[in-house]
Amino acid sequence: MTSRLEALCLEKGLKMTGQRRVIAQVLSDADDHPDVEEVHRRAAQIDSRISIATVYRTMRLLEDVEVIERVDLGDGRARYEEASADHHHHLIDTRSGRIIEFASPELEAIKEKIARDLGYKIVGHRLEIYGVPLDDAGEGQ
Amino acid sequence: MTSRLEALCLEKGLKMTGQRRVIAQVLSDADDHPDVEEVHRRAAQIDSRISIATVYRTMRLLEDVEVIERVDLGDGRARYEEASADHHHHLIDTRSGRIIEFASPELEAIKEKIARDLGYKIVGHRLEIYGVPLDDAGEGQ
DNA sequence: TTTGGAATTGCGAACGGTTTGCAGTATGAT
DNA sequence: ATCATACTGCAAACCGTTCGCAATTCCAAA
Ligand SMILES: [Mn+2]
Ligand SMILES: [Mn+2]
Ligand SMILES: [Zn+2]
Ligand SMILES: [Zn+2]
Repeated sequence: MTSRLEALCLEKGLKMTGQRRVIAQVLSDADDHPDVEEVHRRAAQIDSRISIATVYRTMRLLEDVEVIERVDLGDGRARYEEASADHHHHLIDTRSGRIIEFASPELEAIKEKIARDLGYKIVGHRLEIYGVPLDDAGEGQ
Repeated sequence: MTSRLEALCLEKGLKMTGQRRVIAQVLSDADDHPDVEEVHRRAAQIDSRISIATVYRTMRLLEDVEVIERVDLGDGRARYEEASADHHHHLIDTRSGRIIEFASPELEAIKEKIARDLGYKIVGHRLEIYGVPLDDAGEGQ
């Protein structure tokens, strides 16, 4: 069975190797934002002969052809998610590490207006919110 | 003459050494967003006996006591600016590298609402816009 | 099918920004 | 002035990521 991402890779004309198939599989199955080491860990469970260097190279390749997107969540490493049609941002729960996705047309509109007013055309942007649950916001330290 | 930042450091009760005084001077004079190496370069012009390790340590210290703020502009290194009363974000001109500061109460309000609706209290956030000048947005490649 | 050349892989070494252990030095409270 | 403590410079270690190289794999053409 060829995974969703493997199909995408074929469309893009990428040479499909065993390790790329495994990585495509892992990324198709993921519903979170794994870093390279986590992708490698999951890939190694399917085929242990896969090296971290290949994962690094493949992630970069997939990013270049826009099959996946790099996400910077502020910890030192690069995280990834499947490139999706729906643009969104992330709220990071600093207590639990949970990542909540959100989209906001109003926010995007304001961002556009800010750039336009400054005489700029947007070519990219980044936004993350870090927060703690309202419920236990007063508790602990 | 004790620099603005040196005074702040004294208020915070920091032990003031020669190298800290120089770094405080450099940061007081800066009106941009220098990285550690740039701070070191400027500091070395005042006193060449200052080591990069000390600059790293001092930047971290000043950040901890909230005399300066770390800015992540997407290039690999940490950049810094004086901690100021007025919160703002950055628009990075990807053609020239120029950094334009802006603030937007509307944007902050929307951000607050998003977090609240998700059941979160904001403890931090990050936003940068990358853009190119409208004028020459169509030119070149 | 077999083949051949180009692309990909695994390994380990190198990278760039940052931190750290240590022995020596400076600071500022007494 | 003294002295404990905090700070410094240096070099080595760190961490995520990239890269050079020789060996392997892919796949298009024969
Ligand atoms: Mn996401
Ligand atoms: Mn700024
Ligand atoms: Zn957006
Ligand atoms: Zn803000």
